[in-house]
Amino acid sequence: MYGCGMSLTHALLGLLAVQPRSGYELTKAFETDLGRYAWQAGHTSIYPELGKLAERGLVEVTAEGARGSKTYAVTDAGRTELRTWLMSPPARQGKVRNEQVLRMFMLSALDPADAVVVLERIAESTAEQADVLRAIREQAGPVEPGPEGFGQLAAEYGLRQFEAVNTWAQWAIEQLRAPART
Amino acid sequence: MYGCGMSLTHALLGLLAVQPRSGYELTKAFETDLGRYAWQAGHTSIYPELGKLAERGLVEVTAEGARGSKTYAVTDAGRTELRTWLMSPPARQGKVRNEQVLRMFMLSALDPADAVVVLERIAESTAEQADVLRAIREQAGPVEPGPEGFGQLAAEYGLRQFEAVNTWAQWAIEQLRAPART
DNA sequence: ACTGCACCTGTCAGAAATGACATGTCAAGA
DNA sequence: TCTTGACATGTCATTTCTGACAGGTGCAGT
Repeated sequence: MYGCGMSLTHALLGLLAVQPRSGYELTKAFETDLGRYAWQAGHTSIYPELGKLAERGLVEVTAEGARGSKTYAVTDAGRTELRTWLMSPPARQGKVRNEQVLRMFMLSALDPADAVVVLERIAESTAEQADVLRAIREQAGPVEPGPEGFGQLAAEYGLRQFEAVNTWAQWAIEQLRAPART
Repeated sequence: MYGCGMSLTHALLGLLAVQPRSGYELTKAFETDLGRYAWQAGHTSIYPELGKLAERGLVEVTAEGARGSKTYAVTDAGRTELRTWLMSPPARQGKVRNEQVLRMFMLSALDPADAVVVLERIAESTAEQADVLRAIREQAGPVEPGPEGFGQLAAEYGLRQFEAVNTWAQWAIEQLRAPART
């Protein structure tokens, strides 16, 4: 029986399903949007996992390039496994771990004045990050079919996320500043 | 030198700062909102961590109740540590791991028809969850000062999160259904 | 009296993740 | 030529997390 921490497995399968890549390129992918919003992993997890995936026949090395690089591609079995995972019932709640969100939940341990300071910082930071994503969206234009279009879906997801947190933080600041009830 | 996985430490400190609790009650807290959106942990992590926290003098046992239960409270040192963490610079990006979001990012590995099915399921599920939180908000009334008010902040955060994902999913479905460009 | 169940605390082996370390290549610029 | 730095892959010890196991308590219903 295989372990249950299947998420890295499927993240790798998903990235390779879009396009064959080397371990190094996969590592880079985890350092951008994917690692930022969805799932983080370092090369020390990725290389061994690629090995296991290859053993299980879910991926294979399709090319060996310069500097010892190996390009992996997903096999039919891998594609099936990935589709099964994605299409399968929402199941029990997935694993969630987000330090930023944890900080927001822990705000209740501060007195309101301190909490407002933290919320202001959150509002400022999310506004900036939303601006960055909006700029990217303008450059990219309308959503295209194909892999790039899907990348835009993820970017839009991030943007809406930042906007939501931003307006929430502003709302929360107002609540904390409101005079106590009569 | 202490380890670096300090998030559970601070989650515990934060919960105890609001109100002294037993390990069992802390475990329950991780099974609701906190564990759902911010940080999950089981009792097998919590009990040993409470022991370490007590050793470091950040929490202490203030009462022992029925059935061997021990009520922990945060000490002054613990409160200082928590405040330092919350007020400290955003630092490098925190740890992020969210299986649901990973699924959304991996949508690009499906063909558009399958992706739409998954997105529809996401839209439906987030709409339901948002409804639940909206109902809770109606019952609770306006935000009160004090710990309960902070709980409402967290609930509002969850609600806005679900709403954002819901509208994003609907938008994404439209994008995928739109006829290819001329 | 008994039975079930929520309450309450823990340990431990195995799996997974992290950080430090180790190694080597290729290209561009000084 | 030499040096810097991105490219590229890997190991390993330590730490952390999870799931399975384990044991005891108080109460309510039958």
